[in-house]
Amino acid sequence: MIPSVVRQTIDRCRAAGLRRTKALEELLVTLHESGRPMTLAELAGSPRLADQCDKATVFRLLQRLASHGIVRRLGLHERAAYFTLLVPGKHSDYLICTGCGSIEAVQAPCPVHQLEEEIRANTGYRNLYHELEFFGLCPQCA
Amino acid sequence: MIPSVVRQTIDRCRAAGLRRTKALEELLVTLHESGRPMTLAELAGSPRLADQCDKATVFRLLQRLASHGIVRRLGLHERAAYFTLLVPGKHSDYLICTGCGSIEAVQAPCPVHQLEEEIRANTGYRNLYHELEFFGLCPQCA
DNA sequence: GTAATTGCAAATACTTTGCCACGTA
DNA sequence: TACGTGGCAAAGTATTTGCAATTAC
Repeated sequence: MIPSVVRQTIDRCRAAGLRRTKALEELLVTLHESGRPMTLAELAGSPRLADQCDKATVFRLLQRLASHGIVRRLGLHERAAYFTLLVPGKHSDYLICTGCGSIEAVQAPCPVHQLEEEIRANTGYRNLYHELEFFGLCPQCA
Repeated sequence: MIPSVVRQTIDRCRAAGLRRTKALEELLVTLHESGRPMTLAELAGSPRLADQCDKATVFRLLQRLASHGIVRRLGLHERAAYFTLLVPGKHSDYLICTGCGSIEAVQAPCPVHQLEEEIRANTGYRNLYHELEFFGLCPQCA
């Protein structure tokens, strides 16, 4: 049974001209289920995808999805890039432990939208979005 | 003539037990002069450092400086890591063009401190800091 | 049938380390 | 003198691409 968020995301993929492949479905379900940004290696190695397809396929899929605004590539701090599902109307900031590397979404509302509007108005940048991350040592690591 | 910010930074390095080498000075001056985050490759290839020392040296220097809180390693979005000078009492957010990759510091005051305090209080994370980046297509690229 | 997608393997890019020589304190 | 630093070269990790085979539409 495919969750409705994923079903809607698949619709967006189809609308963008992408083909509905098994790999696409499993990738979207995996990202959705994890609820947090994941690396290429994590995704390609996850149960749903490990036997399903090659890492290069996951890489190219992520690339395509990112170019259509369906996933977003995040910087974070590791050497590897992280990818997260973009759901219209939702935004997340992250709290990352500098010790163990754990990543969790910040629950509080994001305080940056006002400034983002100002930047949009003052600089003429288009397609503006932001990334906000908090780094620190979590209680377990401290 | 070494700028006073750099001189103070060198003092902090000495206090942290680092030796005052030519490479250290040139690295700090370069970072200070550029006024924006730079990659290892940019630093190692810059006029002040190119003939001065090996890329591995710059790498280890940055590593040491980061571990003492004198520079900070930033995620941003490129494959390469970026490094920026940390000056006590100063904080920068960045505006990055997704087309040409240009990076500039945002002038407006950072709207995140309040939320950072809440997170500090509510989660028990230690040594908290944040990174805020805006991404968009600059007027030239659009 | 046709163009998008995939697998496998090879090529890149950037980072990180080993080891011994060197320079600062 | 002693230990932090530096150079050079090699290894490591993550990403990216070429090309022929496959699959969705």
